[in-house]
Amino acid sequence: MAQEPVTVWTRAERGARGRLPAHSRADLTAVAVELADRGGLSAVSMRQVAKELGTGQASLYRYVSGRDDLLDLMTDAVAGEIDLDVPLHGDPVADLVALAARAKAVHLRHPWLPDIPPEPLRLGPRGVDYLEYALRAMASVRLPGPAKMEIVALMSALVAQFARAEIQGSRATTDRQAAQAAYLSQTASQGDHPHVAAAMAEHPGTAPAEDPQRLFERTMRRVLTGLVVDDITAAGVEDVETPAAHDAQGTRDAPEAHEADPRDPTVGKRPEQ
Amino acid sequence: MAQEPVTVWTRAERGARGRLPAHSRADLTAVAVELADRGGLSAVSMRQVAKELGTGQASLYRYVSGRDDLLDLMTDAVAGEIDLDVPLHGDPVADLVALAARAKAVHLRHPWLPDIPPEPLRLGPRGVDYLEYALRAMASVRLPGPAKMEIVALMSALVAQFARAEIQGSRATTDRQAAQAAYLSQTASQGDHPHVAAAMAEHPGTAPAEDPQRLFERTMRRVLTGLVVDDITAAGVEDVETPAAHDAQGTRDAPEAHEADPRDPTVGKRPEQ
DNA sequence: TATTAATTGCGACCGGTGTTCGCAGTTTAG
DNA sequence: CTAAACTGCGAACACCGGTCGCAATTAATA
Repeated sequence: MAQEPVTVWTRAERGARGRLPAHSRADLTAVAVELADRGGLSAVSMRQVAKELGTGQASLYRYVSGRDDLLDLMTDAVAGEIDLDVPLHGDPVADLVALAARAKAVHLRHPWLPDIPPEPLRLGPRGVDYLEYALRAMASVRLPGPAKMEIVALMSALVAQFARAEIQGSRATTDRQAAQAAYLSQTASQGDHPHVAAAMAEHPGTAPAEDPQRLFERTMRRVLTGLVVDDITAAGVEDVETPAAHDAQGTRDAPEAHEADPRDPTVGKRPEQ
Repeated sequence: MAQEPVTVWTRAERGARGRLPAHSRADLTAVAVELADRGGLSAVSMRQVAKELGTGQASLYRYVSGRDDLLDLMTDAVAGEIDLDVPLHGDPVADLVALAARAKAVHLRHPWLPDIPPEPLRLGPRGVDYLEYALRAMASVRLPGPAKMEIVALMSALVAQFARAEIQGSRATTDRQAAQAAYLSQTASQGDHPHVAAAMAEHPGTAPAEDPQRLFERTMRRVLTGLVVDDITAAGVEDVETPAAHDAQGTRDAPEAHEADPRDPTVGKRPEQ
């Protein structure tokens, strides 16, 4: 009995027979995003949305199969805020970094984004557009499709990570946060964790705080540069030997060789979240 | 008015006066982890834990200030499952990659880990041990402490990402998942997203599936190599091989400083064996 | 030893959540 | 004009996390 579609994206917004709806999915979405922006994701409850919309909560289920659908809609809506009309420069890394920067801006505007339960594959129309753009940026890269997908996923994960750090840095510290930090420093001062103690002591009182934007772009560029290089050209040798344990800086880049076996397992991506 | 500590870690497990407790935090934690392993994080409710423990749900609040505490305990317990007795090899990148691999194993064993609400700084005793180990691995790296912390955080994020992808690949696809994939392929076939279509078409039916472990380690090594190289040396000795299309412009900067964001290094378990 | 204070176990409850059901009212198709 | 399809929604269900107050128990104190 041809059960109806599972995702919002394939389910028709409304039937053609009955009385015309008083609202639309876009309305729900707008209200939900607004609520989330104001009071966090937990403020987005069916009752609240209904109240804000001036309707009964049961009515919402005429537009949406459940709260999950609402989250899908919200996610895709904010994904649509990323400007995809920026022309590509031609350098995959640079283009992706720029894209990531714009994505991060959206994260900063909607801090609840990382709080959305990480369903595998939450991809609406705008999300697909985003994915298309990212893949287009990598058009010149010689990598199997799934590998590119995975790069996009990793990129998104990093964007979320950076956004979180930035938000946390700007927002006032909560009690819990302070308590956690206190516990950490106390533990460090116990003597059993010299490296942690050193790393924390190294932090001068006032934070010189390099421009977050620069830091972000630099890190992003490095990571992406490491990922985007295709395997054929990056052929090298496995590192075998062991350098001295405390050489000045023991980090040498040892590009590892690996058969350029294309295709990889399933790709868990969630480009925009 | 000296209100009692905010985190579980500084709050005493029990008073010294009253009747002796029937259970312990370790009991709660074990039960909670078990429940989560079996039915996901949503299965960990106060009532369920209480029932599983054969006690009233209100009793739990004698051991724990709320559900958040329970999540803290679970996270740290699982972090304690990672083996930190593995001797360091001396090469920061290699050591971190190995650590990440062990962390990923724990993620695979406890798929609910990424579902835990991303509080800033969820770090218990075992988490601190983990952090210490990671910093020790980077002892020879000349980077400011906060930068190293950030590297650890990024590493954890990537581990989570990879673990998620791997889990999704192995686990049976849910209805929602299938529907999502169907929507994606349908959208791609519409013609408006040629790159998405190409990337998907490239994926042959049966997946040769490169060994996930190798893929993980390779990617991890690349990313970490890009991050761990300190700026001083990186300015002079650019990447030996920068083949693909991208200007290998050296990102040189002054010593950087930035607020740290050590996120949870949630990982690792080895119950038996 | 007797007293007192601290602590535990927990039934009952509160306000909140997502979701379902059934029905009255409305619109369109045939 | 009838009938089918659809919308709005009050009421209810089954959960959830968390609090309160009290009896029972234990340990420190006098």
